[in-house]
Amino acid sequence: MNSQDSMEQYLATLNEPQRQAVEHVEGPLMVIAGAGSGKTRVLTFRIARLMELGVEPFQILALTFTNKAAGEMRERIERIVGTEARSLWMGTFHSVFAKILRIEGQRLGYTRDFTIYDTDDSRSLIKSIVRELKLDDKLYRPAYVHGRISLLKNSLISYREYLSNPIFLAEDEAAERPHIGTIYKMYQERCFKANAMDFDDLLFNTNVLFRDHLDVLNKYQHRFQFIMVDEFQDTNLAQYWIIRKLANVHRNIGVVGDDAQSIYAFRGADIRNILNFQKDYPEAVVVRLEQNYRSTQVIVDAANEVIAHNLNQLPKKVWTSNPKGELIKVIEAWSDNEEARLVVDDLQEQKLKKQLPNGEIAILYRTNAQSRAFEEALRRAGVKYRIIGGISFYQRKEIKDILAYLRLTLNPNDEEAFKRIVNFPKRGLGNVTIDKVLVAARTEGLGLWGALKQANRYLKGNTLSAIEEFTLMIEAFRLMIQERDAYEVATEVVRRSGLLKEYYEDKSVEGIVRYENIQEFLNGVQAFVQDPNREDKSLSAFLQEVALLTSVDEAEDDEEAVSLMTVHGAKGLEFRQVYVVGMEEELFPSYISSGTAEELEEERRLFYVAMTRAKERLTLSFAKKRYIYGNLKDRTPSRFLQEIPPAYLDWRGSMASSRPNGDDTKAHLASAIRQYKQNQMPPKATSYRPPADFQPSDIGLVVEGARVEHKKFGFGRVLTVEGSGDGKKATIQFDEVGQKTLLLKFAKLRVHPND
DNA sequence: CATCCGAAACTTTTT
DNA sequence: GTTTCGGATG
Repeated sequence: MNSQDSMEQYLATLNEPQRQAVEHVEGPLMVIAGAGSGKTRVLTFRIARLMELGVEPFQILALTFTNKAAGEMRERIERIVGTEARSLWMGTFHSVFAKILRIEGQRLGYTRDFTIYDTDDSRSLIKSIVRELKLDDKLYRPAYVHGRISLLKNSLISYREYLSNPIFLAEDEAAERPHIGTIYKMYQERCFKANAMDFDDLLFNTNVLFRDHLDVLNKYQHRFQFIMVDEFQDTNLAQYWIIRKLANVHRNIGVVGDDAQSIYAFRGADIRNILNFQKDYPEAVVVRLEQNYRSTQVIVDAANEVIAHNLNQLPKKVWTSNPKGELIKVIEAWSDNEEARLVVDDLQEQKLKKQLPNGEIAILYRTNAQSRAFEEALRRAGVKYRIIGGISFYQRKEIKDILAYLRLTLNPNDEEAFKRIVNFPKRGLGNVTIDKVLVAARTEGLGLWGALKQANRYLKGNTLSAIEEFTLMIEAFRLMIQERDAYEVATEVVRRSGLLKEYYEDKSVEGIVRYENIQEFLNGVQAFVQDPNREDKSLSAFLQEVALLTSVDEAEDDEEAVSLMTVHGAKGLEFRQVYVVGMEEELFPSYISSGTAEELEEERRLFYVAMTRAKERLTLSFAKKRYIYGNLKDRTPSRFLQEIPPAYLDWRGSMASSRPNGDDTKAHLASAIRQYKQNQMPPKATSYRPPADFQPSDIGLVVEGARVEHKKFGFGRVLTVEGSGDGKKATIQFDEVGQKTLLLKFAKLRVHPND
């Protein structure tokens, strides 16, 4: 069977509008694709078909929402057209344009090895700037300031434009935060000096690159004959401008999106891009995919009813010819913990009844913080689960430490990486020294690396030698990156930096987990290096990939595990059974987003996305009481529940509500528990009282095995003594307060030589 | 210079 | 309930 045949066969499986979209070749195309209408198939087949028509894979650019989605699409295309598909330009906006900036960034003054700052790096930098400017850190909270700067960049407003625009300045003045512009400017300058871009810079700088370097723009305009954008409703201005510029020569731009599923306005996504598209490309062919192949009739109809409450939307009628299916079950729980238990009960019942694999079940929530109760309930029930999003592997402290070493090795001007690791493991370099280095880097125009190499100009004594030793170590690492691959470098860095030792020696549960995580990290690097499909095995390539992983990318496929994630994380996924939990006012819709009509509509679209993830069975749950910041609060069911006609719901009065005087029982229980805990509390002070004539003995007398008396901790026995001079310390097992390690320089100990 | 501890603040959603 | 921050203490 040749591929022509198979293409014909594939086309035969499509409905009319799908086929129209797939067969569209030249000119702009917009596909409005309702939930579950097979848009991924359309994208896949269209790309495959273009390749069969003779378009070279490297002339096709496809932008997806996650790298995983890109990978899966690539595989599917490969199955149709063969290994050629590997040369397609596919990935998220951020990863594709980071790749281009690596190649072309010199034009903007960055080196090939620029660092990508993550959110933590950005916030930490903003925090330093706010502190340096001596501004109120309550008013200029890093998260807030970063959010502002991020939105500005995604709207393509530079700090220069910002500072020269009286409207912005007046706005800040009114908000009593007149220094946003100054911070923005300093932030940008500091990132640049550190040879670093944040997530938003990847888009912003691509725009600058294409605006100021027409030869570069020209090169890519001609290279990309066909451009496709998935999840178009969630693109922001910076992203739209990039593709619009790139498409300007061939005008073969195809976008696929659904205004009803736009859920990223908070990070600058703008539904108006859909409207602008029709203005910018009046000749665009518009195709509507309205038949839903994913969900039962009940689910499709109920979701339609909900989304109909939004005034602001494009006309569209999603329908399905699937069977009616089960009603949407509503679980009403007494408390957040009971909610988790009832959901897990239902889940197990269904699993049994339908022989469902765990992988076909998802629990979706509005905020990551809600996952805890469900994790616990699942663990207790012995159901395997996986969490997508939340604190990712690469955000763990120990992993960020290694990454910081690797980042600094590659880019020795990376200030945030430097701050993180210069004194970890401990090298006797405190904030005072670090500030001296950073000030030298800035005021003397040396840059961070220059300041480190000339530390003798402003440091002396122990601190100087510690910094010199550190600098030498980084230099040694730098020598390795030329010829060794990422795995070899990483192994060496972990060993020689002292990180491995640090965690190896930590025998606490946490320390052991961290040690294992480091091993797992190294395994990950090895897998990266050994991947036969990967050409670039350098440290640089590895760090870039890690920096731009999405939360979905990270999750391992596991058919055996129930998936837990936020509704945002579930975008684009589907499951046979879906539980949407926490259906309460102030939670879903979020209290932060119920202020304006626009925000509320976005929450509703979010709920629409959640509902339409389900293929066969949808369950909604809420709790009547929930712990908020540690105290129990009354909850009201979400207004969204009322927006579903009762005919679609299986909402029986719950057992919980008929429980008599539940309030009181609970309150009594809580107070009983409090009482119990108080009684369990060990007495804070020891029974030991120091004698009036307490006189500390000479340090030299403190030796292993000695019996000692401490002014506060009482009597104890010395287990070990280590270090010398001021750093001499002893580990002592005290009779009453347990084991402690004390610096002898400070600890006042009386030694009892006779005991 | 580092560690420990209590108080305060805090949470949408993500590349 | 959890994380972050600052101050006291060795």
